Amino acid sequence: MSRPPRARDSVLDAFEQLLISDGARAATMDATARAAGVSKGGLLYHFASKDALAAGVIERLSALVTDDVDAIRTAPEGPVAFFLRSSVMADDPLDRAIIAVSRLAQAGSAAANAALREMRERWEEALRPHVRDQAALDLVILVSDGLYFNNALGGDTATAPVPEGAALDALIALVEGSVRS
Amino acid sequence: MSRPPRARDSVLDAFEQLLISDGARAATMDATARAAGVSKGGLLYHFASKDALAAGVIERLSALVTDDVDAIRTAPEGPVAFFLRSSVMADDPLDRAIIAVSRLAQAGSAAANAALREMRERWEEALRPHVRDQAALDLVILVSDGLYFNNALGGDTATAPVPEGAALDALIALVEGSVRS
DNA sequence: GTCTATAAAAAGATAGAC
DNA sequence: GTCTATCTTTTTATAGAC
Repeated sequence: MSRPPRARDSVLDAFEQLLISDGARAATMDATARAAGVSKGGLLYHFASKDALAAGVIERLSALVTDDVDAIRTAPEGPVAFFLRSSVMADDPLDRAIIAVSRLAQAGSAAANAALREMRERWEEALRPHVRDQAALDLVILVSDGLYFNNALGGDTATAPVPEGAALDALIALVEGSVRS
Repeated sequence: MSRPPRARDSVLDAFEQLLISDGARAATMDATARAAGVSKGGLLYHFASKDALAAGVIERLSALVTDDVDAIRTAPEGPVAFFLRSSVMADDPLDRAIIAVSRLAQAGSAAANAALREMRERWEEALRPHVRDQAALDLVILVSDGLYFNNALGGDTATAPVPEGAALDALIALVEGSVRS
């Protein structure tokens, strides 16, 4: 809990980056060690197995979700607008963690799957007081999921099909008009 | 083009099923051959490499999307309602193909990624005449993506976070009220 | 068209030196 | 705390019999 070594964090960063840009298949322990600038043995000192490496990014996600839920509850522009806007990849630590853990989940990790479900539940709790009914809550969460989904695919491909700028503002206004309690 | 051998199709079915239920990591050529009830050599006669196997499911997806777009355009309940309703996994061939190709995309396949983007574009073309504006189109597509995303995760996990039955009807009504042109 | 046998590479993991 | 060397298992792919 105290102060994780610098090398440990850089290994975790490298693993996360590989998951994001090349997928779970390419995020091998060998590739992670190379990307982090350590040897395989050095990596294995910090993370004794591939599961431990996955647990590392999942744990990091959990902590970031805690901060995010606080930010949602106290957002000046309102929880719904803030939530949707922050669902568009800003390349911040939370977005990166979500996409990385999504890759693990789709590669078959039960722990990653559970973490994503828990994140979803915590979002629902934070948003529920601010929407009209369950259908409105479903709508907001599904639009957010859609935004993440499209960011999670793509990787580094050319045209991003996700609305940005004025288009995103229009989408948020449309959703807010439909869900406000 | 004429009449693909029966064994070829059963190999493709097995590969798709493995992708859906266990992820790209588990969908090895060995496991696929076993699940299809053929030997590794038998599989390799039909699909000379793992890329060829992936190309097979991608090609099948393309054909199914063509049918789906026709169904969307001519749906009696209206294109938007039909589109959203069919976004909830019904375990039909199209849903299965989408989820399988999504797994490949998230595992790093560029071809799978391109196929999903093309599918999206064809959906947008079919829906655009039936919604108010671009924000409305974005909303419909993102809700659909959200529904697929949640089905694509999960696999066989306990609680499905996707609205069903009356909750789905309420969601569709809410979206239709917001997007109708 | 389908099989067995096997090669070649890559992955996860261990042991022990420094 | 980090390295090199090595082992085991898994995965992809080839060769050739039937």
